[in-house]
Amino acid sequence: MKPRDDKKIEQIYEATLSLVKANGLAGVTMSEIAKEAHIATGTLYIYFKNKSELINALFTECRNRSAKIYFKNYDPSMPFKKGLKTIWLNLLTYRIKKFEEAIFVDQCFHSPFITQTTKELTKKLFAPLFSLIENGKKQKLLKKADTLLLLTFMAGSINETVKYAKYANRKLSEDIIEQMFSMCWDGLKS
Amino acid sequence: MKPRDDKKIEQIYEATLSLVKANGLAGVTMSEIAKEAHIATGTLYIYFKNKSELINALFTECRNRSAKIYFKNYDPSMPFKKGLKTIWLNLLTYRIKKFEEAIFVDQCFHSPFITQTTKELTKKLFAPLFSLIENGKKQKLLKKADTLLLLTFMAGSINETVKYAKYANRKLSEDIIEQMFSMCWDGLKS
DNA sequence: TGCTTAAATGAATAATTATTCATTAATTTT
DNA sequence: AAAATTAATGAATAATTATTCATTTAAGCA
Repeated sequence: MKPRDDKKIEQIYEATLSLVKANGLAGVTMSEIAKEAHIATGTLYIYFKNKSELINALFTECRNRSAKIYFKNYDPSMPFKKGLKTIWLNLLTYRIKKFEEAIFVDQCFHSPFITQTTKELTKKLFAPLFSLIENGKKQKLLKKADTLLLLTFMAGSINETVKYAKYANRKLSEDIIEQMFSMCWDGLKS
Repeated sequence: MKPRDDKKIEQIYEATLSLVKANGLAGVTMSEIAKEAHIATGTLYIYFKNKSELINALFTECRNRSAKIYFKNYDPSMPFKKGLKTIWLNLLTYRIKKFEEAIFVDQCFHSPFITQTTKELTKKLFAPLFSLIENGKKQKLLKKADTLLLLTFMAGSINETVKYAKYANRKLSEDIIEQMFSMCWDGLKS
């Protein structure tokens, strides 16, 4: 028997991300995905039962990938601020390097494709971020605000800044990244 | 002759916003919009040439509405921090009260419907925000960073926080709003 | 009141897009 | 090397959705 080409799924994912970035989830069709991935339309249906499953699978994949990256180089024994900066940088780097993934995930949250279960399942992945913030509060280094409020403050400024940089086609230099972290830290610290 | 019912356009807009919030731009159809607006499908085409024009018109309308709101109660002679807070509050209030509009506009930026011209045109509306920030920098009250960087920092944290509040179905109390502004101000100030 | 004009309707049609399936190609197994 | 099995193809079909249009309805005007 003929084995499946294990590069195909990745090709399909790449193609979908690229098309969603260009035209949005609203504009993406199965035949376009196939063409972009250099495979036949029918082949898509060997790997995914239908469009909805393809989108859900890619969504889950993106969430898993990002969660993995967020804690790279992080060691809980680090001094708190250094740890926070490590993770903050990981968040930023992810949004820059995997911009297409980030856009795709954002769009999925308001789409008819992603099921509630898929959303719930991927939420858990980000639990370690909570502990980090809780920890900072315990050490009285962060403001005494709701953890999710502190987290969204941090994530929001990163996300929006990366979007701006991408749309305006500007590179975020070392300098700018330092300024961004200062703003974030000054905002969070007690 | 029979005159146009001038409530219809607003009905169509409302219906579209509501459906986009529920299913995303990817999931919205002309017949659904018509049904939600309590009119016949054909009637949509009396008011808008086609789907793309409807989406573009609503996008422009949303952008205009939001720009108008941002400077409510603002007077350039106010002390800087008070002026900033006024506008900051307006931004926040808009995102909360007109959440559907905000989501719609976000989705439009990655959709095949909105033309580049439409995007460019609506950009100008936000020029007054720039002057505000520039002003703060001149008075040495804000960090010496790029104006757009300061702006996206401010907008990003607002946007993400409102999204979180909406999804988690939480109300943003006076207290929390104060905390949010503190975070923003501490992040921006020199 | 009847005539004129344009709005409103929604079923019919056109266009687009998802999905299937008969066929071919590529492996593995015997 | 032939048989068996599954991947891959892409044209054909099914399903969905945008758009049109013949008809009806409602308002203004003579």
